[in-house]
Amino acid sequence: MTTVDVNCAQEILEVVPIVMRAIRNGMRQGRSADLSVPQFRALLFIQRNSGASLSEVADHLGLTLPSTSTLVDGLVQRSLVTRVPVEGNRRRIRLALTDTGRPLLEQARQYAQEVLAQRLCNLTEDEQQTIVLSMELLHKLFQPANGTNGG
Amino acid sequence: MTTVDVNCAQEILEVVPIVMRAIRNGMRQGRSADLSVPQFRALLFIQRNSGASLSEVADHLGLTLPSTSTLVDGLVQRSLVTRVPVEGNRRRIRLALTDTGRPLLEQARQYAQEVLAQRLCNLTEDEQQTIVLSMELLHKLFQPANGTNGG
DNA sequence: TATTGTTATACTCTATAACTATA
DNA sequence: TATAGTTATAGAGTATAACAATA
Repeated sequence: MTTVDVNCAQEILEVVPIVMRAIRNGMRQGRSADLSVPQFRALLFIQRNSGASLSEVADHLGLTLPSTSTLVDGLVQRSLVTRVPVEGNRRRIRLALTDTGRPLLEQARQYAQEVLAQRLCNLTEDEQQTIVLSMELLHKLFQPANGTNGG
Repeated sequence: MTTVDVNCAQEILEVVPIVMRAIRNGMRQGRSADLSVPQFRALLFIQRNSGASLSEVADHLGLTLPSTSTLVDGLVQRSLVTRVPVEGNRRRIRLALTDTGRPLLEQARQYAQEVLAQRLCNLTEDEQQTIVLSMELLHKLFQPANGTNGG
């Protein structure tokens, strides 16, 4: 653990919450979509992994099963997601986006991207590349099921 | 708004919540300190700006006044912060860390930094420098009172 | 009246513990 | 008994609306 680590850690601790808040605020104001960040991430995962189980979603989000169950329940009640038991193994469920959920997610994602891109366009391409590279590094380091994570 | 912006925005949208969760989990397990991220950030701001008003804290956190009031109230009840009306302008309050709050904050910060640094030590110095630079860029772009923020 | 802060209310996030149902 | 998921309960985060107090 060098002084570089510590400096880098300090920066992350300072900046990541600020960016996170901007994302959250943008998402809440995403006209008509109005998703929380965990809801958004859950929908995104279900879109990419149609038929996913609750446990898989929980793993991806880094949340406990009960938390995820409640979260998904909200999405089901808003008719954005279907939750059906698997034939042959009725303990498992299969999650999928509805025809309401799909376009709503797409809209939320576009809006969130715009909000971020509006800030990012003040940077040069090189600077943006630096950020992209950083995000890739951080992704590898922090993605769930990579190191200590499961609550 | 170029394709670079959008790509960069996508990366941020994907990765920042993951890093945020790692920070949150680390902080919750920060033995004895047990602070939420907003609590931590509030304490940090009050430490650096002793005597700050509630509005100043709210601005810094990017929260509404009621949210901040509730947040600070929790810190006061835990005896981490003092909240005294200003002589001569009794609408304003002055916030400061207590002798309990100061060391607790220091401990929480050290712990959080260690948790992050443990991951970061898997990177080269160059990679860490890339992250530091990115964080500085993002800080400028997203810090409150810099663009659309006030919830 | 405008400003600073608090209280009331309501929802989401998130956890642990206890439970149900299925394998 | 072990596994997948739900329900019960609880505290924090957060907002808007309504309020209180002071300038």
